[in-house]
Amino acid sequence: MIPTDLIKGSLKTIVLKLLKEEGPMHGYAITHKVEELTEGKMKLTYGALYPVLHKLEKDGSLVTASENFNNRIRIYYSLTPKGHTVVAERIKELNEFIESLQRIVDTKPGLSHA
Amino acid sequence: MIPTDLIKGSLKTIVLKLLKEEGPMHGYAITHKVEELTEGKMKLTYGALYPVLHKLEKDGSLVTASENFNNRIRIYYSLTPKGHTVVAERIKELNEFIESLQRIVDTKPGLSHA
DNA sequence: TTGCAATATATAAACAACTTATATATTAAA
DNA sequence: TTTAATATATAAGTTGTTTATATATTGCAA
Repeated sequence: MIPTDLIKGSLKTIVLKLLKEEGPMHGYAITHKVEELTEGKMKLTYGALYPVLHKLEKDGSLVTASENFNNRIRIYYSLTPKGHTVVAERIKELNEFIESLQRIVDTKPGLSHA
Repeated sequence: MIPTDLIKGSLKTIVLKLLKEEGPMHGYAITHKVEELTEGKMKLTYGALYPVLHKLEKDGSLVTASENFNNRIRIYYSLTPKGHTVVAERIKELNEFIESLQRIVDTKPGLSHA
């Protein structure tokens, strides 16, 4: 299992990226999708997820649409045009981040001064 | 430039990994090594770095050795046996994290229900 | 010789973010 | 009937980071 503190900074980007590829999703589905994609290695907590969703809504990256499903309220979040712009930028940053992490992790002793 | 909030969770692992490969380093050198390895994409702030170093020292993963260089004090941090155990575990987690991020970022529309 | 950039470490106040616990409510299965 | 799964949400407490600040030396340029 990936410790939650590693996920911290990437949560926002992960949420935006999923909404981009999957279309409108509700919070519960987002956590399940992440578990599915990562084979259970990454799990989001609701205490972290909902504040992020609300924040993205507030800043205009997401809009919500409530739906009634089996007497349960589902709140679907989807990207706004602004959200599409933001997600493109964020993914670019995340790719740079992944690349940088790999360089650091792949460093082997001696090679740096070879 | 990679925004600092992405780096947050990985800072501790990055520091441990560098010390593992490079041997004893002082804080200033750590920030420069990270910049070098990532071609300036990732920059550590001292306000974040020093608290992490002190914390790792406190929990027994690092020890310090002061040295006088050109009348400037340099505090070299190096891994303890415990630190070596910790870094191995952390790198494993970081690799899982990188892999998971890539799966999420590489997801393309339609493929998930193809 | 004055001032700026680079070297080198460190702390504190303010802010942001996450964890944990908690609350609510429905449906299906055991 | 009670447990698990579905579904969203907030608040208190904790942790961690940013920003600003302090200190001090060396080397270079004006």
